[in-house]
Amino acid sequence: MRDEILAYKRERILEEAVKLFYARGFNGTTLDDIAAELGVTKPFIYTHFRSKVDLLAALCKPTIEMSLAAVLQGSAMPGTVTERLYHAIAGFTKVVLQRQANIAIYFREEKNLSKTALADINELRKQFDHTLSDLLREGVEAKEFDVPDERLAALAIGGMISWAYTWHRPAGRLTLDDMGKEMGHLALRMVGARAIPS
Amino acid sequence: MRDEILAYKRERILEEAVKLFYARGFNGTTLDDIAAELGVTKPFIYTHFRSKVDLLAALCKPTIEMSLAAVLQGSAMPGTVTERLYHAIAGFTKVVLQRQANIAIYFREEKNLSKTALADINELRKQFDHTLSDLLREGVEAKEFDVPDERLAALAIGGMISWAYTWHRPAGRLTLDDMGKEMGHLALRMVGARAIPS
DNA sequence: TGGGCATGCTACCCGGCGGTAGGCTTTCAA
DNA sequence: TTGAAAGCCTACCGCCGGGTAGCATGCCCA
Repeated sequence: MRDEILAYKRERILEEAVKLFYARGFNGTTLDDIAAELGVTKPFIYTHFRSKVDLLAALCKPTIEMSLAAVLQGSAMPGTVTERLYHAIAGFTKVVLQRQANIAIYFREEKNLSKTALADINELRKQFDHTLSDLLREGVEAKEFDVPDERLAALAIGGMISWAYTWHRPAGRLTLDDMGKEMGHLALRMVGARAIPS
Repeated sequence: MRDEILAYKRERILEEAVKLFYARGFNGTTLDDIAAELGVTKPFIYTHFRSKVDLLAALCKPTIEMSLAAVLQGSAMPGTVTERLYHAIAGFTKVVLQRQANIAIYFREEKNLSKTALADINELRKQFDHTLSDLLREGVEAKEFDVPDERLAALAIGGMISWAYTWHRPAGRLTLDDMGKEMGHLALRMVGARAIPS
């Protein structure tokens, strides 16, 4: 009970911080701003986070973990490589769009992270890239894909999806699922795979 | 002569600012840092730029203009739509990689730009998106491309290229031209166009 | 009813940095 | 040789904002 309340308060701070960092930037947002939005005061935040930079890391890292988890889960599914790549991409797309603000903040404010937080996240990203590259290589070996350069293709696909944080509007015409499927199909085309019937 | 010297000094300031903003972030770099790197002092910078924010705009805007120019030039070339898209993408890719630091700074520090500078740049980006979308629509009408959703495909292609600022290493194995060609081919695949022999 | 602990607030500190005022040096024209 | 203007520097201001010390409030348990 005690712990749940604590965790809830922590979550509320994070929520509000995400909103403000997303709208005004990390350096354009003061801790007083966040506190005011929550109807509390600055020292309250310091009972949950050691510093402003700590707060930043706390809102970036889990999102990167979710991204990695999505592609890992997709790539570990049963089915052909084509199907697995499709699901990995669709899943990753959904994470990016669901956590659009967190993703945006991470990419914009990377330079403000502490050395250690940055190192942790870089490790996750490395695993992410390898998972994608490996999937592509596997597809090439299975003769399902046709790409001259797996590393480059993996980066291109990753970029195509990640970039969505810059233009996606939650109130847009497509649902999250639709977006995931569309991106999945575009990715399959890029690697020269046969289309999956949707 | 007078003007050339003035322009040269301005360029030097911009160069150094790009280097430092890229490495440490806009807010992580002080004007004293830039001045020190140039072997001058802070007031010197103020004889060439009205403010730190002004400096930021001066190093972002021309790069966005170059990006737009590249796709406009490609799309206005003689040849089939497929060829024109290919050249537009290759050209854009080369701009992104050549001006990697400026592109990175722009995307990261957008929130620090003045309202007016931001409005100017947004106008350029709108033109950019339209140019790409129009090219895709034209290709569909000419039966050279096969995409269900031109807007989405344009955003996906734009993202795939733009994203390169996050991973490109100038000392990497591929030259600028190679990268442009690779990206051009990937883009053609995404829109279902017949490959261009390289 | 009262003691003590948890919780969050008031009030403050202080360092960093964008921006500026005014002076010194160098250059060039007459 | 001198006047003056251009160019750059020294020295400073003032605010903003991250972070903290110590107090008030209220709740729980005896």
